[in-house]
Amino acid sequence: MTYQPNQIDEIAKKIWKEQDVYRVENDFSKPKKYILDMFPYPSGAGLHVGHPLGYVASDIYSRFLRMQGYNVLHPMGFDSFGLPAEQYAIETGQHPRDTTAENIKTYRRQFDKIGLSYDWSRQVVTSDPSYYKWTQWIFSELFNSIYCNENQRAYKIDVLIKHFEDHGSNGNTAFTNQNVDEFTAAEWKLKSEKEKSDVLMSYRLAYVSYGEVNWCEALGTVLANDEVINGRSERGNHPVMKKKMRQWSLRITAYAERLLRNLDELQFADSLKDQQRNWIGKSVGATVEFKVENHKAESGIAVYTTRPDTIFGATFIVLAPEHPMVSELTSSENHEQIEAYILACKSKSEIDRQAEKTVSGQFIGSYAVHPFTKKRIPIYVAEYVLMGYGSGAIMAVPSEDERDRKFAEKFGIEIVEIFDKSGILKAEIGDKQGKLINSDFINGMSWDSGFEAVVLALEKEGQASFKTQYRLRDANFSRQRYWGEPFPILWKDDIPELVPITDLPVENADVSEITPTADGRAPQARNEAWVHAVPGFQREVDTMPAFAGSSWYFLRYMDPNNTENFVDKKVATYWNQVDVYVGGTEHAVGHLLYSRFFNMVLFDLGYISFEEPYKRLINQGMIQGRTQFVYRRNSNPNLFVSKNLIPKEQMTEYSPIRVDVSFVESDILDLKKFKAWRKEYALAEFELEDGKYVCGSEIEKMSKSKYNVVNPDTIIDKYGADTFRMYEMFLGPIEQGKPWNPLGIEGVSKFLKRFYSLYFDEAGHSRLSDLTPTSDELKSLHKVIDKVTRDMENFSFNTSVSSLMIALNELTSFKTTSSEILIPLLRVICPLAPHTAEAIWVQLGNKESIVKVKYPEANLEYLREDAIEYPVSINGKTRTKIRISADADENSAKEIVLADEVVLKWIGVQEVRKFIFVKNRMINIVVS
RNA sequence: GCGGGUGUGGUGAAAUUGGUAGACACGCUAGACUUAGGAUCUAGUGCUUCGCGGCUUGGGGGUUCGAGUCCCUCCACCCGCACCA
Repeated sequence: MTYQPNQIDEIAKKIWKEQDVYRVENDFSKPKKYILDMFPYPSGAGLHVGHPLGYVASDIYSRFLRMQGYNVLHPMGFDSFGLPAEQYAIETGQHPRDTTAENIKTYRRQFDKIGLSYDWSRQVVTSDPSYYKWTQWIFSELFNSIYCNENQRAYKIDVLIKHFEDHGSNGNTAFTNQNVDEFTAAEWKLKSEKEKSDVLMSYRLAYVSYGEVNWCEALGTVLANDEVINGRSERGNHPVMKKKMRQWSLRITAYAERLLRNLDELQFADSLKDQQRNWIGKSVGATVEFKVENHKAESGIAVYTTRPDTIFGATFIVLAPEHPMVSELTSSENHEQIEAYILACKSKSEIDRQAEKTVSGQFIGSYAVHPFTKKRIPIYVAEYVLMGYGSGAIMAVPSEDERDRKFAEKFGIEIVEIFDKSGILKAEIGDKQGKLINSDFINGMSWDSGFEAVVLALEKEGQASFKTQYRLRDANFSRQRYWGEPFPILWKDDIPELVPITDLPVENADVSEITPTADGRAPQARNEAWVHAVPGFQREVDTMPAFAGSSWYFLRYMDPNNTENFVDKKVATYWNQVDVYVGGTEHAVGHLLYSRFFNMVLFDLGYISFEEPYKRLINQGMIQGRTQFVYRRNSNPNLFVSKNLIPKEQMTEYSPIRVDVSFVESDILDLKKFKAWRKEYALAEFELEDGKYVCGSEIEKMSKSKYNVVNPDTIIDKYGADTFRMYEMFLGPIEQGKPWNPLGIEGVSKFLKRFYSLYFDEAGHSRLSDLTPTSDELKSLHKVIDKVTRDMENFSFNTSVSSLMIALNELTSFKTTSSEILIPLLRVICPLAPHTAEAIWVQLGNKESIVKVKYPEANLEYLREDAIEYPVSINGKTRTKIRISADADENSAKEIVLADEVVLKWIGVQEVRKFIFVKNRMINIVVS
């Protein structure tokens, strides 16, 4: 019997199902490993060959750990709330619940087909009420918590309320990024419910506010900062504008420092850590106050600067157009121009504003007073200063900041050089080099001493303070959508209250139509009965964003059926951190930051015992598609010309058209399939080269619309699951992106066939014998055990596949039949090719699945050589090889080598100046 | 502009971390078995030279007995961030 992939797959899958081999118990007595994949959004398109790259890798690793005796938690679920399901529902009239369920089925079938070893009894689905009950519960916890700056952790809000009752706002250490007026304990008691609610709202980790949000008209919703890319929506690429709305937000900024600091401990790729660092954007500087000339207000303009040392170069002040002091500082003569300028800024979309590269601004008509020189310096309004960062105002130093310089040049403002950069090679603007000049009492200082001296001097006057600033913003948590978690919030008199935990989950309202109401409220508002279900209250009609459910799902897998708690603390302590998390880099600043935040809050509140969710992260690269093109002649739309018949300069006379990759093999188009594809091509004519139509190609992202999607199902149907798995791994290092290339797959397929025939002859009889293995056979076996075992920790499965191929080549040439070699070999290949290993295992008469059989250990004794073939170099060039006993020392080796004929020939009359002997490696002779 | 990464045969890639560059595989060439080959097996395959040999890890320079690997410099490409004061 020869290797029949489909039969093999079937045999293996049957055993796994019968013996329920992938079920994992919370067995605290066993050492654990938690291997996690980023769960997918179950889209209607199903999986393409790019998706399983990471899944296969984590599966191999999980299987390996299982065979090493670990209790391995390796679960999978579905991130099933989200926009695409909703939009599809609107288009087709189906409920997203139904299409989602349908898609999940497809995914499950595809996962099983690949042979991924998930414990499906632990599946989580974020849109399932039994799951989102706990998402709502976590929201409630966030709502009921505050962050203490002093102790750097979250507390229940009761602590803060008690503090207000006893001391008022005096001595309050709770984090806020909003303005809260001071009050005494007595004043607190006199506050109305609404007033109290408003004060507390400034501290809650989940809070509601009226603020500018990223509004996407086309999607009809607000987006989080990481969902907006260059002023456009990540999903759908629609324009995004600023809009003032009532919004729920998460106060992730409270955790900025911890999110940043902990990165050092995590095993994430440097690039990914940098992306997070960049997103958090810590900068150390100072707030400096500039008094305004002839202005009645006591406080001046607060500016944020990271370079207080440059203050003597500050020759103007710039306010953001939205800055609250703009109108009061505008002189009556300038009123009109300023109004016009601000209006112009406002009417621009984010995209236009970012695209704008020319300097613009307006003089406001009043002056600030330099805190040291007391000179009057003009105040401007300009777009390049953003209200959302720092204080929305800057002191402009044209000599040390490029944007300030451009502005100064355009408006003819004085530029004062404040650094003596003579003698410094390649001195650049703002590079902190040189000694300070023209700077009064800090003259001669370096930038950092100047920094401190300036802030300390102004601090005494109450005009400056050190300030650390983060770029990270609070996360918008409201979506004016339907297909997301409803908020567990009831409104009464403009005060939000939590739905009691006993009433959770709040399930999605049934609505006649999944579109916003006529007055622009979210779809759930259509169901009046749902909104008013609790007498005297109105339900919040917005839903949570997709990242709500995905920010804590890794915890639910540990204890998926717990109805009392989101996860039992003991169970969570046992499974603990995810040992290895595998997924794409696209979640670098979204999911990975939010889930770290959720985990930290739950840790602070004592529900779990670890602060960071993921110990190690592996980012698999993206497999791209190879799009194929045909070339249609513009002057004759029925004529398609083979690629190489078109000279480059005539290419403009043709339109390249994407064709489905399934019509093309090795760039040759199947004309029949193409003609049958669409009516308009039925009568197509072709100009062929050598009787063939050659297509063009381009590497692009795999996507339905580009007709370059390769479905794993077709590969598996043809070659079997193990060929697919091993080929994905064999393609190259896991982190690296690469185009899908079907050509190499035959090599892996052949390998598995030959591997199988090591065990069975053509008639299907076992070849195994009880012969004593030779030392060569033992060396082959233990070499591959050693190599694969070492590769596992590095996720370097491409070289594991190679080493298995080498082992097979060697054992085939030895005509090995010894079961002492072949049985361990079967266990070595098992994680990579589980179906093949299982099927052979069963056919050899075993009853218990191979899945939990112990992984072999390499015995390095077998790898030891008696003699080493030393490469001998003369002046660094390898000239010959000489076999020398492995335990030979330098002197005995020297004797042998210098007597060698070839060596002598190369040395000739020259003198041996040096003899370098690296034991077990090589020999180099230096002559001259 | 800033940050991170990559660059090795016709192709995907290896290289024990400073020690025989190109393992393994695809492709290609030749041969065998076959009615046939897009099946299987065998041999060859970095470039160059008839050969001895010479050259070769994006370019240039350096350290070293020895560099794909370390240092300097330049180039190209990919990813992320971007008026963040």
